[in-house]
Amino acid sequence: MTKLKKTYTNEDDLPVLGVEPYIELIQTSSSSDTNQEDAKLGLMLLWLSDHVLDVIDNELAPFGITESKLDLLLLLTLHGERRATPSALAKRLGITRASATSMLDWLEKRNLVVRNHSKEDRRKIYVSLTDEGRTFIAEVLPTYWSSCASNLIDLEPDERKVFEKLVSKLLTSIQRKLKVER
Amino acid sequence: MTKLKKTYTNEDDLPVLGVEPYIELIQTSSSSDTNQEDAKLGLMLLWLSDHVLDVIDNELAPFGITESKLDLLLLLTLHGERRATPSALAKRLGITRASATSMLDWLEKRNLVVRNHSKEDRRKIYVSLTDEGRTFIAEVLPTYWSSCASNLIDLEPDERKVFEKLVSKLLTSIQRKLKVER
DNA sequence: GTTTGATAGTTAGATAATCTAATTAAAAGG
DNA sequence: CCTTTTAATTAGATTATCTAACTATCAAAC
Repeated sequence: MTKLKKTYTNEDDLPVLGVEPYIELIQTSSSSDTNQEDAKLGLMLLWLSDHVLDVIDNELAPFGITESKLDLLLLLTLHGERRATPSALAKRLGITRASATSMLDWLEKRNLVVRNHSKEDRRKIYVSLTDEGRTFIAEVLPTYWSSCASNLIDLEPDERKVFEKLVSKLLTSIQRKLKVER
Repeated sequence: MTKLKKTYTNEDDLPVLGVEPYIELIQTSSSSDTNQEDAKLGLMLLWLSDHVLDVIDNELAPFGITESKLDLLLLLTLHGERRATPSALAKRLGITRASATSMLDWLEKRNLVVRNHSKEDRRKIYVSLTDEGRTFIAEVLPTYWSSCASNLIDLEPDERKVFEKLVSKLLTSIQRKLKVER
């Protein structure tokens, strides 16, 4: 009797649950000083956040670069004139200097950036984009921006306006909490 | 003359730029069929998403578990009765079976889950939570929910209402795009 | 009933992004 | 000069992924 079903669905598959069972779980397992509505909304925001990063990852993959490395390249682009040291980049990216070193190794191996010793202070290194790096960024950015924009296509004009206000507010408050700045 | 300054700020530090220079960059580097307002909003959403995941990571760290492993445990919790195979878990989590194997190895080593061979089909394995696993989840969840909720504390009641509608809409559309379900 | 193909799980081996702790070199400050 | 601090790197680890290959089992076809 279950044979027909088997052609459509794998009986071992876990069914899609949606958000409802999570709401029930919140009711039984959240602390009394947690607002349950907020927990639910926060969970949905967490899911959305996961997906937003997945979308970017997927779209950048064909270029052979990841979001974190592109972030570093963007930082160098925007600070054009100013000379950037690995330490300063690490600080601004919120990672350790050791992590910055390995990202820079990767980027330098592909000729996207170069390291130059400072002449005033020989402990320091200044990182800059190569012409190849600039060309690469110019190739990637249109996809990057369209990928960012693509997540919002279903919103109506007035919804976008409201959403921007809310995202901006949340961004400020979460950055304050995490003590990071962009 | 620059000595005083040095005690306050490191002259090598890259200044905080905020969103403005990114907007200028969008203007010069986005494709003509990209809505520039959307690109900007999408970028802010990307930043917010990064931070949302950081907040959760930070709060889960003291428990020695990561969000992806907790996701797996939550799936087992919510599907309580139903027997979950590694394949089914992998499919629902959007990872490969190989990745599921290593997560399960980790969880089993810490006695949070057990693997049992199916008797009907000896290729299959059923994964279930141990009592220890259930206890662990009960300990983690209050923090997990409060951490989710904490991202929204600065919103006003009416803002939350609007935000929920928007997040829900975006979640639906991004899940359709990524062909994932929760 | 034996072969052949699909399925379930694992293993092997790789990459990426991160960390901490130790190391090296140089500068700065007494 | 000696000591401390700073900058960058290295060494070594963990986590989360992946693909490809392998093993065992089941199922279906002939």
